[in-house]
Amino acid sequence: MKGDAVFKRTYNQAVANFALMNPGETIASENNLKITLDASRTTVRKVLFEMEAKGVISADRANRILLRRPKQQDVFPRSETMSISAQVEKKFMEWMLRTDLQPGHVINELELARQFRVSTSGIREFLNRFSRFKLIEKRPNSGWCFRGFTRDFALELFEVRELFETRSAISFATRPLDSEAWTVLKEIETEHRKLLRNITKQYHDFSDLDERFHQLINNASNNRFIVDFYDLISLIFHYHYQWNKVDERKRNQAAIVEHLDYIEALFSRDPSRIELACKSHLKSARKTLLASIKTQTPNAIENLP
Amino acid sequence: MKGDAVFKRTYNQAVANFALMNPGETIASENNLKITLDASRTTVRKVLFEMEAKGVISADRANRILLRRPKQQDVFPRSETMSISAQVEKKFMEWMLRTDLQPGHVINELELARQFRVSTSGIREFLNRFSRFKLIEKRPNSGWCFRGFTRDFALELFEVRELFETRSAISFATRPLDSEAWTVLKEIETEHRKLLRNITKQYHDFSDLDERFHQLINNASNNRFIVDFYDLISLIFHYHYQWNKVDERKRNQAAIVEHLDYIEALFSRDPSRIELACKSHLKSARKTLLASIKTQTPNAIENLP
DNA sequence: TATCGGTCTTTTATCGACAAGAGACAATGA
DNA sequence: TCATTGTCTCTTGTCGATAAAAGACCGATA
Repeated sequence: MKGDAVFKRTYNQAVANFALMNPGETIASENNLKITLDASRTTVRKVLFEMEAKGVISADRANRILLRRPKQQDVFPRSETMSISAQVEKKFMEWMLRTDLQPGHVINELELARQFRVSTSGIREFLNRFSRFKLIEKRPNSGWCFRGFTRDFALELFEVRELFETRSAISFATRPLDSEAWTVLKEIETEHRKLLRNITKQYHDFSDLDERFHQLINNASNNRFIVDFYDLISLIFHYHYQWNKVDERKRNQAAIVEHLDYIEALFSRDPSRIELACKSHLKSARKTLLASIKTQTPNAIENLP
Repeated sequence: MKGDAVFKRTYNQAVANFALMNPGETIASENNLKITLDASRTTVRKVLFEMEAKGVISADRANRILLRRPKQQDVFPRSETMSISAQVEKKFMEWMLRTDLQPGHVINELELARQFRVSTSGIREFLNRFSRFKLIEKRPNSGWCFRGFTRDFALELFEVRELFETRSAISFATRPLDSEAWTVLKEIETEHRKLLRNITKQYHDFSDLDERFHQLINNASNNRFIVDFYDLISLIFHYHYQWNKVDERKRNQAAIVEHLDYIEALFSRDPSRIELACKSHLKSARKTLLASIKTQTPNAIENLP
């Protein structure tokens, strides 16, 4: 009744690792595998027993040997390596976008549970966790209400984002010159330049780079609330980029140029210049996001029973 | 298996309402009671049937009449009117303070469930919700880790608080002069002056007033993230005030004086003056909070396995 | 025709069960 | 003595069941 996603994930990882070894080589000890596979020894053993049964490794447990390279084909499918809660998260986000959920929509736990083929508890737990993003709201003893990815939401999000990121960016610049962060920033700058050169072909790669760049800056705040807030931004952008592909190349190109200016400002370590670059970039990011939000009936929530 | 806290709470409310009526008076219709008692009709009916059985109201349902005033003694005890999740919240907070939980402590769901006499699901759900305050952290497939109410926590909390509240305060001042907020602020100012005159006796009442004042300001931001963050501050102060009573009178008196200055600044509608008053008050609030945090081993969390 | 109470269906809150997984301790061997 | 595997216990993740609560529908009636 618990799901064996951990086992399957670990098994797949072990297959990948053993596939790089040669038959005859000795397998690392359980305690060492525990570290490389990042699981408990209980799980590691389960994996090893399974491999033993399949004749991949020898049965002499005191001195395990790789008998043959495991076949890549008998790994578990990716979907089975996700815990139920991770699956629910994925399914919910997809469902939300696919059904184009309107603000005010009441979310029914039971219905979702049936649709996603999980128990209601799984849904409840997810919704509880998800509510921290303020996109849904609980009505006690009744269901959850979708507040909507509205214009207001985007504005409130960016208001906080701007407050947090200007603060983080300025604090980034106060780091000692030998801090590792500067090296990482330099790397990110290089990647930006490279991407800009190949923009016509690789513009899809930007969203990943974008996230790494902003996360680097926000982490500089050393503030758990600021860092945590970036989770929400990541989420929004992740799914937003999936559903709005209009002008993507152009938008990304413009953003890269802004980032380069922003990075230069950071290297200058001049607070007022940093603030300027940061604000100007966020302003245009906000504009982009707002443009992609459909016009929705205002106050949809207030009109509900 | 659901607990009947809603019924009991509604019943108590009905008893309180009926106690103000005279025998012979007509009882409002179910649909009207539903509104005054703030529950579903199903629950209202259950309450009415119970009252009917106890002979408090007549059995003629088409035209219910109060037969006698319900006795105040047979209401349900307060504890039974709390939902399980509310009980867990209360018990958890008390437990946390009572046991003086150290940073790095691993929280065991099962143990808490046994201690609080609820199922593990109840605990899980609470911890999940509570984790938004960043005082606990989940280790997947293992327990929860208490991060501790440390000096760092307080500093990070106040960093965000200051960002948010200065923003809110300045936006408060831009409200139109006929906005209701100004009236409420005036009332709060009056209460401050009153409290200051009776400070020796009523200094306990400050924490309530404090919360209302800051909440008023934060609500002016019209930003769900900012408003939401104040929940955390309320929580911290609520429990902090319960455990640190040293110099309470003196601290509160000083805070009132600062508040009055802050309020005056708001009425002046001068942004720079507001910012100054706000920052200066928050600075001393932070100082107070920090002073009350015991010196704890730094980086206690990092030292864990 | 709008409101009332009666009845029935659907949904939520909470529990207990149990397999998977984590971790502690014991036994063994180099 | 230390690391290794074997064994056992305790905890977590997930499910399904069930009572309480919400709410829809209906006929009556004023």
